[in-house]
Amino acid sequence: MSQLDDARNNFIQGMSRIANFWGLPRAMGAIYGIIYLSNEPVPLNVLVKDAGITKGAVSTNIRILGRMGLIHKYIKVGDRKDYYTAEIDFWLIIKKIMKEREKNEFNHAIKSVGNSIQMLKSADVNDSDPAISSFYIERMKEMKGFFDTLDSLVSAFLAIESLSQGTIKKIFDRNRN
Amino acid sequence: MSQLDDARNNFIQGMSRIANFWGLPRAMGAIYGIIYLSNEPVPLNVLVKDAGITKGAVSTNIRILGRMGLIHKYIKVGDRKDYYTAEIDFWLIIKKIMKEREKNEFNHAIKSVGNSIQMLKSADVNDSDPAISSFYIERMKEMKGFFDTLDSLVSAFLAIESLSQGTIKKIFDRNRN
DNA sequence: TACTTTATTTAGTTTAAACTAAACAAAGTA
DNA sequence: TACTTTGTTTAGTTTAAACTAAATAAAGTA
Repeated sequence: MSQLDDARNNFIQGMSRIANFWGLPRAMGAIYGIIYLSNEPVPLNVLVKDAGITKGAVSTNIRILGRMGLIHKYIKVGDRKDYYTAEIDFWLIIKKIMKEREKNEFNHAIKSVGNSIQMLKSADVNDSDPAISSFYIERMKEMKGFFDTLDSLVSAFLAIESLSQGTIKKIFDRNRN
Repeated sequence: MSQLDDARNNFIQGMSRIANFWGLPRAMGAIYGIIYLSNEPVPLNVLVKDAGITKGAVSTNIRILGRMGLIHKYIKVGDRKDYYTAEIDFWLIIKKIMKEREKNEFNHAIKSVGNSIQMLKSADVNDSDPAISSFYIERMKEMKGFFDTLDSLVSAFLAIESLSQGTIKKIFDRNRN
C-alpha cells in the first residue's frame, strides 16, 4: 500500500462520510470519489472491486449519481462496457440539482407552507378564531419569507457564477492568504 | 376538524417532510411544527398527543431539537412540567449550526480532503508516481477550493445578517413583486 | 444458434434508525 | 413514608434502506 494509495483511500473515505452526512449511501460517496480521482473513464467492474460492493449495488448507486449530474456515462466505441467520468464543476451540479428541485420532495414540502397560508386566508371567517388564524398566518409567513430569501440567495449566486466561471471563488480567494 | 386545524395539519405535515428530506426523523419535524405554531410554551404531554408518538420518542427528539437550537426549554415556576418554545430566527439557527460544525461529521469529512492533499505533498517522491500524485493533488485542490468558497459564502452572509437584522431579506424583497 | 460479456432487475437478507413499552429516576405532595 | 406526576433511559420491536445473490436482459462474437 503506497502513500499515494493511502491518500486516495483517505479521500474516498471522506467522500463516503460526506455522502453519509447528506443522508445518501456511503457507497455512493465512495463511487463518486473513485471516479473523481481517475484520469480516465472508470468501468463498472473497477467500481465493484474498489468500492467493495456488488454489481447490483454499483448499478443502482451509479444511476442515482447520474441523475444528480455528479457523473456522466462515457461509451467507448467497440467496447460494450459502460464507463463513467466525474462531473468536476460543482457549481454546475448545484445548478442542476436546483433546477430539478421543482420536482423534488424538499420543494414540495416548502410549497406546503405557502399552501397552508392560502388555506387560512381562504378559510371561512365565521367558522374560525381570528386570533389563532392571524397568529398562524404570521408564523407561516415568517417561515415562507425565510425560504424565499434562501431561494433568492442561491439563485443569485448561481446567476453570478454563470456570468463568468469562477467569479465567486475569485472574490473570496482575494480575501484569503 | 376546522379549516384552521386543516391548515395547521398541512403545515405540520410539511415540516415532517422537510425533516425527512434532511435525513432527520419525520416526528422531529412534526414536533418543531407543533411548537412553532403555538403562541404559548408547549409541554411534553401535548407533543405526545399531537405528534402521535410516545413520551420516550418525544424526549429524545426534543433533546436533539434543543441541541440544534431549534427550540428552547421554558420553565414555569411552581410547575414541574418542562415547556418548549420555538426559535423563530432561522438565521440564528443556521449560525448556531455553522458554529458547531467544527465538531461535526460534515466538517470532519471536508477536512479529510485537506488531509489527503497534505498526505500527497509530504509523500516520499522516490516512492510514488509523480504524474498520478500531481493529478490527485489537482483534483483534490479543486474540491477543497469549492468547499472553502462555499464556507466563505455562508460566513459572509451570516456576517451581513448579523450587522443588521433582516438585511438579506430586505435586499431580495425589493426585487420581488 | 449457442456462448460470452456486461448491466439491470428482483427477491430476499442484513443492518441501522426510530419507535414503543416499561422500568427507572427525580422531585413534589398527601 | 407512600403516592403522584413528569421526564429519561433501556430493552426489545418495527420499519425502511441498502445491500447480496441470482435471474434476466441485451448485445456482441464464435
